[in-house]
Amino acid sequence: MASKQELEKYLNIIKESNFNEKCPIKDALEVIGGKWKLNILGQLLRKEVCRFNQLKRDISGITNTMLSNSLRELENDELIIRNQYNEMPVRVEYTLTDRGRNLLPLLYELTIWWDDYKNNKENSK
Amino acid sequence: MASKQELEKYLNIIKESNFNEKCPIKDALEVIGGKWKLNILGQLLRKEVCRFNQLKRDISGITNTMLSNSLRELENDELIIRNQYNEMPVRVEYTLTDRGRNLLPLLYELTIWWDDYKNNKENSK
DNA sequence: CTGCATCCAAGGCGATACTG
DNA sequence: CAGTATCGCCTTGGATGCAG
Repeated sequence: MASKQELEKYLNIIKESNFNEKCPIKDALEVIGGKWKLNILGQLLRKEVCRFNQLKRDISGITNTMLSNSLRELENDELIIRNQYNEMPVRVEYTLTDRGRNLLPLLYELTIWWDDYKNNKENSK
Repeated sequence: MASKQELEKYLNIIKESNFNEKCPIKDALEVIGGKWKLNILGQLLRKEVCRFNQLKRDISGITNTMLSNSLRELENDELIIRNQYNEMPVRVEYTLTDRGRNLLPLLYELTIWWDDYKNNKENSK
């Protein structure tokens, strides 16, 4: 839990942020939004490197279309890197960028935040 | 920036999380997702307490319908509290719960993560 | 003042078939 | 193997009018 002083600092920063128009938080959420992107990032966090069909097998329910679209968007946002090897047949490997890996602490804190709440709810029953 | 050891710890937790089915991260993102919820939370972070029409005025472009829906969902998720005073006319005030306020450090870090990236991009030009 | 009911549009998402 | 093309649904969000 953050100290009161830290919270104060955060608050000032947030206050300066404009939630109405383009704000960094919304931009950031947009990048990891969508139905499948967290799944993809999760797989790449675990395996370091992964191929197209590997991802498709591991992410239950995803279609070619969505996997393809999501990967392209993640690449454009520089969360992942696409490496193509022109062998026969073609081999393509996806890995996380530093930016992608830096999401890790954030995802961790989101988990904590969520679990804290659920635990409190359980206890108060 | 987190230490290597911390990252290791985070990674293990994330690895255990199942991204395919219901995972805490997705649940958490769902709660602050939607087009207007961050705007609302931002206003409440700034003003501590806010009435319906005040929010409507401050959040440019939001309609009654969306404000109403978003507020109800945020209340169900226990991020905000709805206080109704049966005066004439009715007065309703919204405030953040502790859970809502605890989002602050998270939002802060999202901002940092996003800005880091943008700055690096600028510098490399 | 604080909403809800209704209807409507746009876009995210998905199924299927096809290609280099 | 690693995708693209096409088409259609369904959810999310928005406009408007009404109500307690």
